[in-house]
Amino acid sequence: MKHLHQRIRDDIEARIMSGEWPPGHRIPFEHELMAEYGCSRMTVNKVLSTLAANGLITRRRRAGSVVAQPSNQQAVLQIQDFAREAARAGTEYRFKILRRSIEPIDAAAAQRTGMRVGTKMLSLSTLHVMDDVPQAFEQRLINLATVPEADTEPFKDDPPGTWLLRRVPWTDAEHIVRAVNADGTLARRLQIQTGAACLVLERRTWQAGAFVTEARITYPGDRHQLVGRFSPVA
Amino acid sequence: MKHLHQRIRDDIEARIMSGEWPPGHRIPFEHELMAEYGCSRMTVNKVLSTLAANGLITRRRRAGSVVAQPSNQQAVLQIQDFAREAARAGTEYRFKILRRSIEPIDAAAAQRTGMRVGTKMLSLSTLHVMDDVPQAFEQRLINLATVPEADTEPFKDDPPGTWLLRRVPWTDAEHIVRAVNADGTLARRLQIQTGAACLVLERRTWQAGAFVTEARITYPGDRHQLVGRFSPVA
DNA sequence: TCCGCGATAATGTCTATACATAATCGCGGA
DNA sequence: TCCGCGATTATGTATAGACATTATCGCGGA
Repeated sequence: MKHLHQRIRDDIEARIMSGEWPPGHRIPFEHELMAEYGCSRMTVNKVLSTLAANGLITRRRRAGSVVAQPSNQQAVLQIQDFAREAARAGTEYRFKILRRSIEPIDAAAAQRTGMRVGTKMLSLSTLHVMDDVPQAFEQRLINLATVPEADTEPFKDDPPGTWLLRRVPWTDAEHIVRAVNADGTLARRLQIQTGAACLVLERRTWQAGAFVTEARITYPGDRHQLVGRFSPVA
Repeated sequence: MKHLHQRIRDDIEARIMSGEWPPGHRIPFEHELMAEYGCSRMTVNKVLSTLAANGLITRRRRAGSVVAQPSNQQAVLQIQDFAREAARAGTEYRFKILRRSIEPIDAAAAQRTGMRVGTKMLSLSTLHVMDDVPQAFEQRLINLATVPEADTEPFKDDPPGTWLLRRVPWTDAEHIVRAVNADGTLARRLQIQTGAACLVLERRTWQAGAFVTEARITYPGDRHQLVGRFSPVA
C-alpha cells in the first residue's frame, strides 16, 4: 500500500494522460476528492498544488481546477561535459586555450547580455580535443564584475565552462541552437571541410540577475548531436 | 508583506544562488527554521519539500538537508508552433502534405522507437510554408496502434504535429538536435542552396510507455534557431 | 434590460498535533 | 575491539480546523 498522496496523484495523472480527462476538463473539487478518498482537504490540496506546479492542471479560485491546455512543446537537451564523456568512453581529453584577453564588451554583445557597453570581460577561445580529434570550438565571455577570480585563474586543470559551473551552481540561462556552414578558419580549427554543417550552441547565464558568462560552442555536425529526454511530470 | 512560505523560500534560494551556501552545505533543520521564522513545522517542511522537488537541495532523514551538487547542465528549448508564430507575426501560414502512406516500420526506425519490425505506421511528409517561403520539412511516423483515428484524419485544418498534440497531450519525449548539409532534394524543397547548413530536430514521444510518433523536422539554418530560457527554480 | 453589490463557493495559506520511517549514535556485552 | 540493538533525531505523511482571498452567481434596484 503506497501513500495516499501518491495514489491520488497517480489516479489523476492516469486519467489525464489516458485522455479520459482531456484538456479543459474540470477536475473534481477538493471536497469531492476528499470524500472520494476519505482524507483531509490538506492532502488533496497538496496533490493538486503539485500537479499545478508541474503544469498538468490549472487552478482558479471559485471556478475549480481544469486539465491544462498542452503547453508549448519544449525539448530538454543535455549539454555534454567533455571530460566526463571522455572518462566514460575511455578516451583521452584535453583542451587548449587559443586566445585569452580582457576586453571591453562590444555593442552587439552588450545588447545580448544586458550589460553596459564597455564593461570589462575576460574573453577566451578554447578548443576541445578528444584523442587528437577536435570536438568543439568555444568562444566565451566572462563578466569579471561577477566572477573577479577568473582574472587570475590559469584554467590549467578544468576548461572555463567546468570551472565556472563549480563556482556559480544555480543560475538562469538562455540558450540558442543554430546550424551554420563552417568558414575557412573554423574548418581549419575543427579539421573539417569548409562549408560543413556545424551545430552552434549559445548559452548565456545570470546569477540572481547579474550576468555571468556567455559561451558560443561550435560542434562539427557530423560528429555531434544534442540529446535529451523529458517527462512533463516529475 | 508576502506570504511566509514565499519569504522563507526566497531567503534560502538567495543564499544558495549567491554562493553563501555552496553545494554540500547543510541547511538549518526544520525546527531551527521554525524558530527563526516563528512558524509551524508544516510550513517550513512544505518549503523544503518544494526545493527538494526542484532539485535545489537534497534531503535525508536524520541527517538533514544539504544544498544539492550542480546538476548536469541542460538546455530547455521551445519548439515552435508555426500557426501560432504566424498569427503572432501577422504572416500567412500554410502546410502541404507531400506524401502520405501506411507502411510497415523498417529496421532502423524500429530500433529507434522500440517497436517490432513491421508494425504499421502512418508516414507523412509535410512542408511548412510562411508567406510562400518554406520554413521546415517534416517527416513523421504515427503509430496507428496507439492513435488509430489518424488513419482517416485528412489533416485539413491542422498539421499532423498540432493535431496529435491535441489528442496526446502529455507524454515522455526524446529529442535529438543535429546539423546537416542539405542534399539536392531537400535544398529544392526548402528553396536553399545545396550544402546549406540545416538544423534537424528529431522528436519521439510515448504515451504511458506506448510509442506515439516520431518527427524529423529540418529547418534551414539561415532562417531558424531554437531558443529557450531556463531557471532551475520554478 | 442592465448594472452593482453582497452572498457564496472554491482555492490559498497556515497552525498544532500525531504518528510513521529511516538513519545514526552510543551504550553495553561478547 | 567489535558488533548488535535500542534510543534518538530529523524528515515524511496525514489530520482537523481556521481564516484569507478571489472569482462568480444571482438578486434587487435604477
